[in-house]
This record gives sequence, C-alpha cells and structure tokens, in this order.
Amino acid sequence: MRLMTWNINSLRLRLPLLARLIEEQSPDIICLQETKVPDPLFPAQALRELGYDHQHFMGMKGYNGVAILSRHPIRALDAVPDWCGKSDTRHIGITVETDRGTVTLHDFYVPAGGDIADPAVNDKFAHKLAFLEEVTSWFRKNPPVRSIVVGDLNIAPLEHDVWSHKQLADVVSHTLPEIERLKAWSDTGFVDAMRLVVPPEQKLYTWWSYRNRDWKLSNRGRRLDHVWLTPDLREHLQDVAVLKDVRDWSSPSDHVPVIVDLALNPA
DNA sequence: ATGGTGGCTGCGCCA
Repeated sequence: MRLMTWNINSLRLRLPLLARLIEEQSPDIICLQETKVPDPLFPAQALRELGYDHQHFMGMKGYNGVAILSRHPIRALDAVPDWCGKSDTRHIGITVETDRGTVTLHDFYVPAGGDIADPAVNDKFAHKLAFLEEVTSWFRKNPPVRSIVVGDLNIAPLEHDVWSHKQLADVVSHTLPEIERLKAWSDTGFVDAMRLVVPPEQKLYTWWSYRNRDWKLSNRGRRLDHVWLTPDLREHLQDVAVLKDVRDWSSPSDHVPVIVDLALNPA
C-alpha cells in the first residue's frame, strides 16, 4: 500500500501537478493539506476520473482544508474533535481495510503559528500550542493502534530537520515549546517513520520558502511534513521518499510530497 | 537587519 502526503497549497490551482504525481507515483491513498477549497466546490469528479472514487474532505473558503483520496473503500472517522472549537478544517481521519487488519489514518494540518514565538503577544502561536496540547490529550485518552499520522505538522523538531539549528532556534517551527509539544504528541504512541529511513544525522527537508531567489541554491529548508506510525505497523514499513524534484515543477507548492510504502495490501 | 514570494480575495490576510 502506497500513501502520499502533500501540502498542496490550493488543490484547484495544482490539480494538474497532482495528476502528474498520480501518473508517476500511483499512490493508493493521498492525504492533502491546505486544499483551500470549500466542500461544495471540491473537485470530486476530476479526482474520480483520476482513479480516486473514495474521498473524505473538509475545507473552507481561502484557508486550511484537508482531503483524503483513495482507490479503495475507506470509512470516515466521525468522532474526531473540533480542535480549539474553531471549525477550521485542519484534521480528518479514515480507516481502511487491509490484509493485515484495519488501519487508521489521520491527516493533519497544524496551525503555522505566525511570526513571533510568544503566546502572550501572538494569538496564532498560542493557538498552535493549544492545538498541540488538545491533540495530545485526545491521543492519550484514545491510545492509537495500527495508526498512521501524516501531514503538515508545521514543526521541524530535530537539529537536521532545518538548515541551521542555531539560526532557527527562535524561529516559529523550530522553537523549544513547539518541539516539546510535538514530542509529547508523538509519545502518545508513534514512531517517526521518516527518521527510521533517513538517519537523524542527515539533513532532510520537505519545505522550502517561496521567499528565496533560488530555493535549491540557498537550500534553506525545513522538515515540516511528517509520517508517524504506531509501533505495530513498523514491521510493515518498506520505504519513505521525499519527492524533492516536485519543488522545481512549474508553479509548485512550497511543500513537496512524501511517499510511504507499507507492506500491506488494501483488502 | 530586512525583505523576500505566493494564494486567496477583493487590497488585507495568511503562509
């Protein structure tokens, strides 16, 4: 079973890029973030024509929005909380049947958190921390089993998840309070699949800002997108690939897709 | 130290 997660930064604008990715990568299940499309305008038919008959999505006008597209039947999780009471379409989940049992898949778009890393003066940073705390309490109360978390978590936790650990120490996405909260969340029962495949000593990024003349030359990236597995799925992990080349496609997202291969067959 | 770009929407907001 091949999964792909991608912060697409506007699904409608980048539908042609998604079609090319599907052609080249053939994922069974696609998790998108920042779809930026309200549900009534979701391009469901175009995605069915690309082979994804099974869809679960939640979006809003202009901001946020998540979607899960599948070639195989899925069941939406309907008991997930409305984080911070904002109804801001940052999380959906599904289950899918495989030859090794039911697997649960969560698709998250964690708040970016604004520019100033101080919850007292920056409401967006306060929201980011509160979001992480709420999610963590929920997973503590609902311990994950045979589960996967993917998405844009908007935090680069490790030294080599950023281009400069020192220069980004006070930059939102790499500050201690965020990293501690991300760890508390993953400690509810997940392992970092990307770092099982790419050693932590090696630089690994999934996002390069638009605000660079030459993203590849300056290479000021961050690993903001993640794939977590519960340990009971670890033995099925075959590979993870960061599709860095996609950052060079025309009119790209600032995030690149991440592919996960699991030795599980959709039932 | 600053400002840099992109997507939405409708010229300011968010990333």
